[in-house]
Amino acid sequence: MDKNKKMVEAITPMDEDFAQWYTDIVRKADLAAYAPVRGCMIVRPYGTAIWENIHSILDGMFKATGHENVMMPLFIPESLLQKEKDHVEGFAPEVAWVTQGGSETLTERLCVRPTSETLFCDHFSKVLTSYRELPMLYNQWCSVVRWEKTTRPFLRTAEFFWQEGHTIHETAEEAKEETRRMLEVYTTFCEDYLAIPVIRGYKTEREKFAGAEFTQSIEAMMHDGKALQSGTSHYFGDGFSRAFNVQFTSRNNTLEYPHQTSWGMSTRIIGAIIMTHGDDDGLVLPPAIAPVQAVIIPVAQHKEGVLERAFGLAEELRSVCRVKVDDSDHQPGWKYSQHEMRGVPLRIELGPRDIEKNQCIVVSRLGREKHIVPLDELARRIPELLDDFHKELYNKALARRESMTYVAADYDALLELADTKPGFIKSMWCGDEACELKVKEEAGLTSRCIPFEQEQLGEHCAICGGPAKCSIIWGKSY
RNA sequence: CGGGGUGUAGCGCAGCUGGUAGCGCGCCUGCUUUGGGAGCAGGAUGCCGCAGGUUCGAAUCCUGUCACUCCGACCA
Repeated sequence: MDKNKKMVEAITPMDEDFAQWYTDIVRKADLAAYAPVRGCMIVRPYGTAIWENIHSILDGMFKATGHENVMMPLFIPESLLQKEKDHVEGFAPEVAWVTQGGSETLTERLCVRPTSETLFCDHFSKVLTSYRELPMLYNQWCSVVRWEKTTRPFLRTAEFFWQEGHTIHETAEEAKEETRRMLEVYTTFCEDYLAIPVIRGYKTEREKFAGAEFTQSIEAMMHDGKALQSGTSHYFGDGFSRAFNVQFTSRNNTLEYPHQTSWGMSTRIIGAIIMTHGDDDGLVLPPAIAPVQAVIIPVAQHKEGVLERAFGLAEELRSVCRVKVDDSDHQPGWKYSQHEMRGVPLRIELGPRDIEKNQCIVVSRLGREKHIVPLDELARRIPELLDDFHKELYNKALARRESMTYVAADYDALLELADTKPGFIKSMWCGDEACELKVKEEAGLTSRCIPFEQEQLGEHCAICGGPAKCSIIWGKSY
């Protein structure tokens, strides 16, 4: 914009190179740094503060739905991992192994958990005896390791942080309800806290979790039209229970296998926040998880009384928002840019002229217009402004998703859209995996989900022309 | 795992027809500044990704290796 901006390295514009734009933000907003270990990331204080907010909101929602936190070990003995066939096959290619302890070679190698189903099952088999103990509703916050070949901060790393919920239930019905309940928790979290609209649905057989009977997911659309699976909830039936011999005595005094679920959301969601709300000036954070919701920028802070008034104001606002005074030794303009880069929703400018008039200037990260607000109204206005901010973010993201979602009536249309329009493509589908594979190979798209909210888009499968079974959403994914 | 690109100061880069390292920003000190990325003066910072080789001498040439990155295949 102005010539001074050239003097500082700018963020690569989104339209020019989306991947570069993304990594620029991760680095320039101080979210993460590269670790000395291949594919691993260091989550820096600002990124960690965002994750802590996510953690605390989600954890509250889990507890409100009756779940308890536990802490399982980092290692899984190979024999335990082997017990469920589909599960091993799904994860074997990307597990890290420990073969040595101290100077001694282990008699059985240990896998660094890629997910903890097997550990939970083994534990359930030891503690479960009666239907009276059901359901067991557990969750853990931890990191897991998947030896990925290519990685990107937050989106895909060899080690990532997440929560994994694992529950067992007396009946299949109850377990299925739990699967759906937790998907709803994720949906509420994404939409009401992160301002990210999501589509709920079932994964196809091809795309479901290794070992699951079915997988439900929420899918969000990023700025570039690609999909990001933002949370998953799996129903296992009694497959794992049988493999791990988890049993309980039922109401009828018979020995039964419980029905099981698992569900997870990871630090990848931070990538979703960046790619859903960010712009060419940097990060834009939804207020609910922003470490700083309003930053006070003192103007002419060297002058008598300015800083004192700024800190006093921060104290007054502490009960209505997360607020911080930036009294660093920079000029105001530098601070404006800096906090825009870091996605702080509201900026409050306070200078000698404002103090004289008992007012301040409030600027939103979204609009940038300067609004004069009397100081005694500020505590009332800020929650309203943050609320509006959230709504505006959500509406923008939803409008973008809708404008980038297309319907393909037949295969030619699907190929044409896949080739020319980034985004989601809706079509009818016969349910045959052959058609799904064909779309993948020829159009370069994978099925994102079979949405819960089914649409009647025609009578025939858009790929083979056979009788349609359901509507499905195709797209490129992260 | 295939195809491309890049590793030189905290960041972005130059130097690569071999002679022992430079620029901009940032950082430190001082003064002046402060309502959209301040100015002047002074200062610090490098195993030139790593390991071999060629050479009197390697950031530069050769070989290998590691990491990062982009595009595909796989996954949260």
